[in-house]
Formats: sequence, C-alpha cells, structure tokens
Amino acid sequence: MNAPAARHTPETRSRILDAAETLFVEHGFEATSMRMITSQAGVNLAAVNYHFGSKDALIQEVFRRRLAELNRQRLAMLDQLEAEAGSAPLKPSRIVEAFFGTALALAADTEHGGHTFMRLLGRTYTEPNAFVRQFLAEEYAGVLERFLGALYRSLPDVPREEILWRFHFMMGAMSYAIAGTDALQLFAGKFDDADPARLMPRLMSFLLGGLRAPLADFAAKPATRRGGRAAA
Amino acid sequence: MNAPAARHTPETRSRILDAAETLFVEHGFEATSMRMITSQAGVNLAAVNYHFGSKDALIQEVFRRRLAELNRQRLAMLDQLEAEAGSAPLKPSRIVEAFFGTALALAADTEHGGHTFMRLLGRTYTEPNAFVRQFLAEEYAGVLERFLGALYRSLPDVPREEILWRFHFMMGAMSYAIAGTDALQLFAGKFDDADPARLMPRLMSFLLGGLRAPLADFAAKPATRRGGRAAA
DNA sequence: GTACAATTAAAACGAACGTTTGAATCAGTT
DNA sequence: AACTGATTCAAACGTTCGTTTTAATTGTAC
Repeated sequence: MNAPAARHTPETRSRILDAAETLFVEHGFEATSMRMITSQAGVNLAAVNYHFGSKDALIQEVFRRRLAELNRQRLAMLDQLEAEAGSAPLKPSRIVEAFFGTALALAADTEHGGHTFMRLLGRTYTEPNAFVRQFLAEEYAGVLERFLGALYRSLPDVPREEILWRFHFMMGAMSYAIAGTDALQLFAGKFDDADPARLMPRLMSFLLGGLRAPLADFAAKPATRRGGRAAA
Repeated sequence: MNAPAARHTPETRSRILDAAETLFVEHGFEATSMRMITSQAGVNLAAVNYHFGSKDALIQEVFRRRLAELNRQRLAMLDQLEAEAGSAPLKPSRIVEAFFGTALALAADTEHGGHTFMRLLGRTYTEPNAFVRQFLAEEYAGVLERFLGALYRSLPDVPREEILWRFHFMMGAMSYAIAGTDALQLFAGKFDDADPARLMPRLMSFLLGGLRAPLADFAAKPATRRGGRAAA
C-alpha cells in the first residue's frame, strides 16, 4: 500500500513541526538552523530532510498545517453569515469579524501553539524570502477573493480601491497587534493589560473605526465638506 | 588631530551604507552577506569590518543615520504644534499627523532612498533579532515618550492603556502599508493606484478613524449603550 | 623624496550551514 | 527465524559565512 507517511512513530513529524514553529518565531527562518530544530525536537539531524525533504519544505509545512484550518474556519463563517442573511446585504462589521475574529481567536489560544503561530504568521507577511511570500500568497488567494468580494457587495458606494487599501491597513494593524506585542520591545513594560482575550474587542473596535472613517479627499475637491462617509 | 573618520574617500562608508540598506530590504539581514554588500558597493570585502567593525555595527549604522533625522523632524513638528497651541490642548489628529505624516513623507521619497529605508524600518519592528530590537527600542524611547504624553494630555478622558493600544495599532497599519505594498504579493496586481503620494491621505484617514472609534466594552458592562466615544 | 598614517587589497581562517551517505535498528509479514 | 521496507543514526560532504591577517597603496606633511 502507499501509506508512506507514518509507520511506528508518526510523532516525529509533528515534534519537528512544533519545534520549528517555536524557533522560527524566536529567531526567524534564516537564523534557525536544522541543528537547533532537531535538537529541540529530540530527533536526529537527518530527520527533517527525511520527512520533509528540505528546510524550505519544512517551513512550508509549518504554515500549511495551521493556515489550512484557519482559512477553512474563515470561509465557513462567511458561508454561515451569507446563509443567514439570505438575499440581504451583509454588514461590513460582520465580514470583518469573520475574517479577523477567527485569526484573533487563534492568537488567543496559548495552549496549542495558536498564539505562537499567529505571531509567526504576522511577521511573515513582510518576509523578504521570496519563496515564503509566494507560498503565502497562494494560500491566501482564495480567501481574499471571497472576503473582498463580500466587502465590495456590502459597500457598493465605496470605491473598490479604497476597500482594498483599508483591508490592507486592517491586516497590518492586526499583524502588529499580535506579532509586535511581545516581540517588539518598543512598548515594553508599558502595557499593564496584555491579555490576549481583551485584544480582540480592542482591535475590532479600532479596525471598524478605520474601515468606517470618512474617505480621504486627495486634495482633488477643494474641501467642500471633507469627504463623505465610507460605510455603515 | 583626532579626525579618524574621513581622509580621502569618505564615500566608501556611504556606498556601503546605501548598498546594505537596499540589500537588507530585498533579502533581510541574515540572508544578506558581507560579500553581497561589498560587491554591490564596489568596495573590498574587508572594508565593512574596517569602517564599521562588524556586520551588526553596520546594521545599527544603517538605521541610525536615517532614524536620527526622522525622529528629529518628528520632535520639531511636535514642538511647533505645542508652541502654536500655547496653553490650549492639541488636537489628537495633529499629533498623529506629526508622528505618522513625517514617516509617510519619508516613505514617499523615492529619490534619496527614503522609501527603501521606510520599508526596511517597517519590517524591522517585528524583527526577531534581539540586538536589532533592542537598538530600535532605544532609538524610539524618547520620541514615544513625547508623543504618548501629548496624546494623553490631548485625550484626558480616554484610559492611557487604550491610547497605548491604539498607537500600537496605528504603527502596525502604517508599517504594513509601507513595507507590505510591494513586498507582499498578497494584494499583488490588485492595486491600480499604488502612488505613495496618495497613500498619505488614505492612511491618515484610516488611522484617525481607528483612533476615534468608540471604546470597546469588554463585556464587562452589560452593554448599556455600547461604550463611549474615544476622541474628538 | 622620504616618512607617516589612513585606507585598500588579496588571501586565508575556523566555524557553522543544509544536505547526503551508508549502516544500524525497528515493526510487521511470511 | 528470516525477510522486507520504513525509519533512525552517526558521520561526513562541500559550501558559505563573518572575520582576521598581512601586504600593497594612497594622499599628505616634513
């Protein structure tokens, strides 16, 4: 039979993935060596190349196993929203909650590595490594299409270009909120309350405020009344 | 005399700095080797260690030369705002514009490497490398103190914790807007209008919308009227 | 033009990297 | 008990890394 995956120790693969995930967050991809990963995982150095083929393939699998589930949840939530709404248009806030809420819920999970992974993911959006960027873009393509489409329908009067930009801004705010909280020491010691559970409402309020902000008038109009309102 | 800096070719230093800046954005710190830097700069391999001491010291100097000027501008603009206002409180929007506007202006400068540097800076906020984080935190400490203080006085009714969080969110949105626009291929091909000059009003509108959003009520209050307004 | 200090140049250093190899070990089948 | 294929293991592979060393070269003051 062709079941080449697991024989007697299927845990070796996941031990490697867990160790890699943690170390990637801590040191980045380049600065994390195979020897660091395998020694932390308690497996032989050659195990990574045996099970995954290469370091790049390992990086890819670290993202794939978590991202597949996250994006599945996102799409399921959007499906449910659209089913409930019937033919009525969706509220932008619900769409945003479906996309960013699921991510924040994963980021709040400190038990099963969700928090670790979301820190890694947030940082990776700006990763210079070309192959990682390429892979992320492919994983996200479908989900982005669906959610952007939903937002376009939800805000028919707002130029799509603007919706795109604001989605971009929202992703940035969320990524930094997660990746930067303990990573960057800029605000170190300043946060009395870094509870991930409270991050959710805080961030969501900020995101929706930004999404609903009046559209900028590019100094095109001579400032008659400072732009119109963007959304509900 | 004790002028050990420059003798007959002071350009070697800056050639190295420029090459390093560009390559760091393109490949990251770890993946950029000394040999890549020196060959792109057209100088000898040993020149970096001679002029800067080490690769880490070079990284530090790449940031220092630009960041010193940026933060000087930021503080000067805040000084001017406070001088104009006299004893009257500053509008939050003006404070935000002073901090993020200067950064965006630098990011819009594609002639003298400002755009390149801002992409690098944005990415570096989440850099795992400990010494880079440490250095950034030190460079920013004074500026953050001043601007956060100004915001606290400008929004006396908003809990400082919330202002801190929103400043954090705003930095994230800006960093991604700059670092992610051409770096990440997530939205590749989707932007018809990626003009850096138009990014400014777009982002500023988003940031102020987020800053002014109603405060989240952490399900603590039983949702009497859905939180109060945050700012002017 | 000779002495001097700053800079550049070419070559080599040991260390660490990702990967490969070939033998040992294991579980299950016959 | 012998065989088989999957997995683990220790060791080594060639390459690249940041840095150091030592010599050649440069511009300037005496």
